[in-house]
Amino acid sequence: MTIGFFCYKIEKMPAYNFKKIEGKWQKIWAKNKYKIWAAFDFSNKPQAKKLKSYVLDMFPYPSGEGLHVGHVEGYTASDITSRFLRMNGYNVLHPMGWDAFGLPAENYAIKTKTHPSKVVARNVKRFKQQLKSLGFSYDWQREINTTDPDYYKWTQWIFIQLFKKGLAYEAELPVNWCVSCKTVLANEEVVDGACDRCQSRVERRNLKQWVLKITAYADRLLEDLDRLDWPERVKEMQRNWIGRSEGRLISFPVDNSQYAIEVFTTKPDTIDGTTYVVLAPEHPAIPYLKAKIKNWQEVAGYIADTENKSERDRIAEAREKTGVELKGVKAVNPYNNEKISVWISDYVLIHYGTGAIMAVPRHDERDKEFATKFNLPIKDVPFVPKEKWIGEKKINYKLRDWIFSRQRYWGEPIPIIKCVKCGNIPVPEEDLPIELPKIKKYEPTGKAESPLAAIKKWVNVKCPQCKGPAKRETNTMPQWAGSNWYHLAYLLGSQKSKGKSQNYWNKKILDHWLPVDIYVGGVEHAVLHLLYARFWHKFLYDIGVVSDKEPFTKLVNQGLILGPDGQKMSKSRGNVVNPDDMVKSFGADSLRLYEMFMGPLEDPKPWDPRGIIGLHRFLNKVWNLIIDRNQMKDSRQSKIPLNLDRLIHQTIKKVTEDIQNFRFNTAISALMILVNEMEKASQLPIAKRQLLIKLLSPFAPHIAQELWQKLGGKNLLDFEEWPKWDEKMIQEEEFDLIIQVNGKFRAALRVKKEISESEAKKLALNNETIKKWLIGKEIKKVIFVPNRLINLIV
RNA sequence: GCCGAGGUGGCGGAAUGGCAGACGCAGUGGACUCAAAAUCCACCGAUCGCAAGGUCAUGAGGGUUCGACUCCCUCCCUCGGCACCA
Repeated sequence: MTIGFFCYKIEKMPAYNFKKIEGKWQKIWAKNKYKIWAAFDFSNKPQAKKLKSYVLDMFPYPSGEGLHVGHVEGYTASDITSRFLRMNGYNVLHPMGWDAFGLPAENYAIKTKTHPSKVVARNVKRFKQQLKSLGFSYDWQREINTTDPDYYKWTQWIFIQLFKKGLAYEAELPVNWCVSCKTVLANEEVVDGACDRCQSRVERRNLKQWVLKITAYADRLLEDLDRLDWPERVKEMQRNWIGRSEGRLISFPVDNSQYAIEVFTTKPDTIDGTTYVVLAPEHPAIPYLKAKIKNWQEVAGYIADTENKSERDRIAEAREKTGVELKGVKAVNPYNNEKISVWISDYVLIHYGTGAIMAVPRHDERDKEFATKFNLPIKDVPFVPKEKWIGEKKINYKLRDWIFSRQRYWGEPIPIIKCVKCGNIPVPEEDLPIELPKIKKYEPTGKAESPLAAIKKWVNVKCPQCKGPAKRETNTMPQWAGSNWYHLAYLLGSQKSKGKSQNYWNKKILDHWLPVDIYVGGVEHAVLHLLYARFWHKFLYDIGVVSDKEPFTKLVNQGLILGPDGQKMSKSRGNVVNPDDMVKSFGADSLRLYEMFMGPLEDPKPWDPRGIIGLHRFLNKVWNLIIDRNQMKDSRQSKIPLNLDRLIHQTIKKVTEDIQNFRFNTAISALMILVNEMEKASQLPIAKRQLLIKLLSPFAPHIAQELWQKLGGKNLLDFEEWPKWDEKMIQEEEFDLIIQVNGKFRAALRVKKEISESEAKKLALNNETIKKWLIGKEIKKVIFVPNRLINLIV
């Protein structure tokens, strides 16, 4: 019974078959390895001589969960931009790849006893299929994968250059150790004293580590932020993270001793108010002064307590000040020769400044708190004038060097050979890449080495220098290593990456494409990836690989898509929206359109389960409007459409400018208005239908392409020209003159443009509504804004 | 505490000195249908009024202006970041 019924339904109002259409065009686009979206490198082909635009997405970590609606948001925005630029005659580079080293794949491998490379391959396949199902116009010929030995060969090569310049060094340091991941973490990976990835406890351990000297670039990383077209909050986060402050180093001699305690202060003018000195418990002066300290037991106890506290514990204890006086030790204030007491306290941090402070309770809240608790003097003395300031000028940074070793399996091996005689020797370039050996046990050892240490055959090598017995470094690089330079890899990947570096780093190609013109991604990378990548890029600039000081000219952050409950999407909350389900129910075009229509791109916004229906309806409307006008007319004849030609030109302008400014929500709304007006028109010439299709095509490429073909279009829309508007056509001959009395809207009149003040006034005074408002009143003043309003003040 | 972004209908949001609420969702009434779905038409901030129309309304209070969601000051709240950084 239902079948015949169903057929009738279809015949009467054919809904557009998105499943069939999307599959059809995805197949056509895939021809010749997605040749239609290939970017042209430097060549004699005319395509390569066009203006270039490098539109980059933050490449995904191919997790087991598959693509998230948040990915779809950013990737749709960059896809619209890329398609728009192609239609505007640009040679567009829009690539995609996989950031595939790291813990999730390894943890999964441990659990299921599958090699991480297999897990990665499977996830990549799924991600790729999902991205293709959304119609993103990537240049798939340039696909990269950070776990590919041909790729990480060059990650290792860059590390060796850093080592050769003294910017990669080994040091024993107190480091953040995640007890669950069993590895060292970078400072940037520790959030609120816990592991950013697994929220487990982070301990402090002293371990020998590879460290990258990012601090050598602190000033340049800070200064060059000013030239970037990035969201202000991201720049501000980087500025805070770098944390530059100018001050002075001042020495406080220890009374009756050769030793002096050096402090860093940003307020040298307060030195006269210094009433005591505080050292961090880890300060190197303490063992040196041990003989003088009368209460050593107490001091040693406090130091031990501090050592046992994790970062999180120290934060959890809030600001309750603790500390111990070093009895028997006095420091001399070099400004006024006063003898003052010396304390240790964990409110002074060993890794900032000199690990010691001059305490000025009169001008510093923390010092005041401490002084109040321990009954120390709070002197009230005048500021020292600038000409009397003492100490050496010094600039300090919060930024610390980047701890670069991880004690885990699934990462790039650090290409260093440790020789007892020669020390750390870099692997010779011709031996790169140092491939990760396949092993059976990936479990972290819990020690300062990775599981690779157990593979004797791999570890034991000859020293490249003295040919004596030596061992490989067994630590691997952190997740961020591969993503530090992937924006270059897309340019070079088509070159054969085997072979010598001078053949790989093709300057002509790098110079042609760099810098990245538009970079789209989440704000969560503000101080991790985006800082690290800038650091490496600047280093590559210094050694002559690239010609630009900054990698990413413009950065756009897409806002977080929240669950329908307004909360962050998470499996445990059960509020996750799966893009695959949306594609299945409404099609890729509807999903793309909805995510762009939800609100401003950069804003966080909740998912409305009904919202996507509206956009699906809109596409159906477009379909029916263009395919079959006759079925749409009848009941609407009475409506008088606006001047369609004018609206078309206005819409071209609006959509063009909105795409350029990443305001996709209002662009789509303008398209809806146009479609609503076109529906009212009694006829719609092919040319106008084609124009609508073109404007829609970057947003909803599948339906646009199908309709284009149905109207006889032979080309792919990618090779069509973006419509231009005519400024003259936009101008209206008439406008609504607003008539106000005392600044309040009272009436509006349709009048000719360029109407004069006196004419306008006459019209206003003759208006019946206005007359009522003027009864018994005298006009004191008239304000006339040409082509807009007239305001009568009574 | 400091820094940044915000606060507009039932909801997402538009408007950046000139008719507040575009566009969409939800809702109400109607057409079509045996019926439902789909589609189409009309309405859709609050309030007074039979109506014409009026009044109020963009977190709160003040100010500038002929005119303020928009600019300035004070305060409140929300979100994000940083946080014992000397």
